[in-house]
Amino acid sequence: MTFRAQVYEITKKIPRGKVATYGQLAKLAGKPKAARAVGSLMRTNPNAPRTPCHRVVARDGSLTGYSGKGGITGKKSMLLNEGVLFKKNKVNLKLSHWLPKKSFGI
DNA sequence: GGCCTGACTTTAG
DNA sequence: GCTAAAGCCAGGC
Repeated sequence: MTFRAQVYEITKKIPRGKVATYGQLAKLAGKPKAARAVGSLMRTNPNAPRTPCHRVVARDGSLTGYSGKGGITGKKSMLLNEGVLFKKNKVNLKLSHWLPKKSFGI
């Protein structure tokens, strides 16, 4: 299992109405400091429809990137549609932050 | 295999 | 609260 596959698998496990951070995914994938790489993987994700990359936000809840349709705006709209709460222009992590399982069978 | 880039994160000013 | 700089990692050329 490559780091990339790990990130995609974990991202697909993010429940509807919740969000995770790049650093969080990196940590779960085994590379606590690979948040930047995670962002790159999302940007070049070969399986966009299968990977809910719109549920991945920055550490403070800011919506960054998103190469999909609608850009940041579309990303925000999808999150709102899934029940993710927002605080101004950022995600309310206090209420919508995903609490991951202990292990993914790595 | 080496260099450049970037959807990150943290610390300092 | 905002801007700048440094550290880290994988992908693409």
